[in-house]
Amino acid sequence: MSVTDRRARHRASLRRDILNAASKLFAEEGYEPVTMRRIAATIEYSPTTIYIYFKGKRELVDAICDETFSQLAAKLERLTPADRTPMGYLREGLRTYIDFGLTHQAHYAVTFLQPRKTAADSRLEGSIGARAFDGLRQGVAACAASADIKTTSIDATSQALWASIHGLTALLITDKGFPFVNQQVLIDHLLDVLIAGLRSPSGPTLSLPSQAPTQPRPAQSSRPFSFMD
Amino acid sequence: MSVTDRRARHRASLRRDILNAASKLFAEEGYEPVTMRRIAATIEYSPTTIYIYFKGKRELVDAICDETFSQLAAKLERLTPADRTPMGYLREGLRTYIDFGLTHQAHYAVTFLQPRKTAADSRLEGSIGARAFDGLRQGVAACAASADIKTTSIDATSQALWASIHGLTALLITDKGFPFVNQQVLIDHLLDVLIAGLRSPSGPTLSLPSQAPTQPRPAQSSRPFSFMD
Amino acid sequence: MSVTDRRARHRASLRRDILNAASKLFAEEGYEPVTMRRIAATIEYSPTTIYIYFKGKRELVDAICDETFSQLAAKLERLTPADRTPMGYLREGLRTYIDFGLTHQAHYAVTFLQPRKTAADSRLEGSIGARAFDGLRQGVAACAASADIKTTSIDATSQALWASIHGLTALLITDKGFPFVNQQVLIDHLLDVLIAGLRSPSGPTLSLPSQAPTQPRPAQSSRPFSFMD
Amino acid sequence: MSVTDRRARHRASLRRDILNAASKLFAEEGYEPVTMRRIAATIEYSPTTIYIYFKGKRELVDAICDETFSQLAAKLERLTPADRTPMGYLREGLRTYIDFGLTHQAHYAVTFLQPRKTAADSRLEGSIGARAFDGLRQGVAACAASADIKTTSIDATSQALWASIHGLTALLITDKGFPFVNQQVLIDHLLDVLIAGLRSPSGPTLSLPSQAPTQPRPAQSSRPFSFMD
DNA sequence: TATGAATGAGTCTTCATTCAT
DNA sequence: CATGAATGAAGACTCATTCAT
Repeated sequence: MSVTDRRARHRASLRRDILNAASKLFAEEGYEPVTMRRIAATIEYSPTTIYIYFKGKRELVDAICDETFSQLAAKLERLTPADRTPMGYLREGLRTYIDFGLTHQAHYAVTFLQPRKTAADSRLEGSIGARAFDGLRQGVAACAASADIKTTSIDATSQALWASIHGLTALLITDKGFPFVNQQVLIDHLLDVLIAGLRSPSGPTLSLPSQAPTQPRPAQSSRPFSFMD
Repeated sequence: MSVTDRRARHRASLRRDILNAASKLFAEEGYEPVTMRRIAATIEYSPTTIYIYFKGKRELVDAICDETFSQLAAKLERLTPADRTPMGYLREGLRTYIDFGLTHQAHYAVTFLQPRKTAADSRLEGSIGARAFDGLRQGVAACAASADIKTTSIDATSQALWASIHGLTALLITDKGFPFVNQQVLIDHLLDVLIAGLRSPSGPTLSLPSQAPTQPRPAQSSRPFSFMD
Repeated sequence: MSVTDRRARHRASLRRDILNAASKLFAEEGYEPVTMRRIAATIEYSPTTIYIYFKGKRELVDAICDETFSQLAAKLERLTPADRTPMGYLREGLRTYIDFGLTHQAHYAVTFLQPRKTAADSRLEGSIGARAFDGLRQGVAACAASADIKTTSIDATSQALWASIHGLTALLITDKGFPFVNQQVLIDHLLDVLIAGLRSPSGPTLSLPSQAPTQPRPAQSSRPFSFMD
Repeated sequence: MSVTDRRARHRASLRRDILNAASKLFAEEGYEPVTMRRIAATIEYSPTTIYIYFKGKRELVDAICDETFSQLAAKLERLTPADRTPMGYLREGLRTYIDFGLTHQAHYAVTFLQPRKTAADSRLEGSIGARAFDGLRQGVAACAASADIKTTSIDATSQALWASIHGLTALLITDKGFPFVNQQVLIDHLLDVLIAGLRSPSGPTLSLPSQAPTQPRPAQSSRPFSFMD
């Protein structure tokens, strides 16, 4: 059916246009400042039209995030590091994650910096980030399998790694204004430390739960001494 | 001066209430979504009252950040680790930072998770975090001086460490729905990896900028976007 | 295009309603005291609706002024006095001006009784009133040309006339409680005095600036105050 | 009683301070823009204090207007024109009125430019301006008595004069931005025209009420006139 | 499908005012 | 007498959204 066809194509195309326009605006200004009106104006349609394709602003953002995730996933799957060892892959994966976050700051911020109270609050399976995290976990597992890494808990290690690279990404997005050293140097340095730490023969000694306080440790100050001396 | 006294106490207490209510809301929902009205409703006062204590929404956030910083700084100054070596102090400092964030999640979120466009955006020297970061830097320097750490850039190392612990703190606050391993275990594990990485005889090799990848990396955009417009 | 048609008509009609309601309120209470809310309530629409038709409060007033001017100008252009001499036209013009003001009190008040800080404050050439004033000036010029009036300054004379008729119009609108003599009698009387004064063989002697009193007179302050901030 | 005395003096003095501060602010900025807070700040008292001396903002303005009026009245009473004839007094009185208005623009505007629906709305006897108008009427009457002026209605003439000088005052206050000729020249010119008109041997012919329509004259167009023409 | 029209809810903020002290 | 604290009401304006067409 040609007519149906043309319609479908137009539909898809307009949807695309909305997504693109919104994506650009969100990326440039963040979530709150962007209004449906302005998105509509950008594509020269009425605000109402957007509601034909998306339920609301939230859904629009969600769609963009989903797309962004797919891209991240795709990128991670297409990794071809110079050093084609498990460790080479792992390192390149971590790097790619950070780069991706820095390239899509708004999307990264919307997705990972906005507080999500519960798993259900997220539109991603398990939790926000669960999907992206999976690849990392596999990378770590591969390294462990090849004995490049010694760890008693692949999960703990993966999570620690994720936390680190997320922290750097977040800080670089969040804290413009801080006098960071050269960005690429900083990224490499962090990766160096992490990789070295994982490789370390002495290795990170995974403290067993029973050996570590479960509660946040109280400050044990007996006499004043300063970390900040 | 019983009357004056009572008044002052009341004033302080109400200010406290506002600050707490605001912190909580900001942490849960971010800057924009929280309204003065709702803050007022939370403490069961009229919106106008808030303006007696704070000039406006912006000042309210600023006050929260200031407070957070003072407390964090104070805690870090009172460190008395069991292992009173530079490394002992460093590790304890990192840990304290994370604990602090987890104990004061709302304050931490407001202070460290909200994007800050520029240094000028913050009333703190350098940038938000500059103050807290100073202590960390000194700790790293001490370790380097005692040869516990080999690094060609104290700044890069300090920033990488900060990124890591911030990342973990942020994730634990932000991503409540994610199936993290036991929290203390995870913290310890991250610290283990980091410390091991720093200690590593092969050491983290600081890549020089000239050695940095030639791929087009995301530019350090000066004004990308923000949730706090 | 019945639908489009109906819509256009509705649009125009609603715009009209807003304009009328606003005029009335502004005339009765001045600029500041009138709120968009109350204008909206008057026409039984939501405040938001007004913003579909007018950019804001300011633009609403401007539109009223524009309209008032067009109507006044049109009326003045269609003059056909019984006495078709220059003086006949002049007198009829003055009268028409006053009648117009009394017939459209709300519009007149908004347009001519609200302080306008500067020329720039108005979108009309020169200043608010410049346009309407032009016709008067031409009438005076014609009388001077036909020697009906002796004046050394057509501008001064025109402005003096305008001031007089404006004064009467304003007072009759503004000071409803004052025990004026019969309105038409008063108007005629004023016009009689003015016309007689202009005709007077002794004539109004235009004092030269240098002859002006040496007493400290109020300076022509450039930015004194305004009700329309 | 010394104590009572001192108190009274203080009371009077503070009242004075408030009045002065408010007067200055109103004169500089008009009614609406001035807030009780700022008045209070100016005299370095709390806003609450003002309410001890004045019931509210309105009463404060009223008090200032009353005072202003007294001053105008006083000024008019102290007239000593060079030409000590009735006409000399009349002219000087008109002039003084205008000058006064221009010197106290805000007060004049508050008092005479704000629409007052009814006599009761005004805090002055009869109506706003009634008091000031009395002097003018007496001046006209004196001129008529001395045969300097021929008029069949002292009231009509007085009101016409008042309208004229009010018009000029109002316009000069209201229409900053209009390219008026030199202010003093304009004032003198208007007075010249008025005086000449009153003196004119042909005189202003007072139309009798019966000869003039009592109702505001209808628009003379035979076909329905509309706002939308 | 697309939109013009309309709105309810809400934004931050400011004001005049009151009341207990 | 003077005020610190508090508030109700309202200000202009904007937004996401809906509904009938």
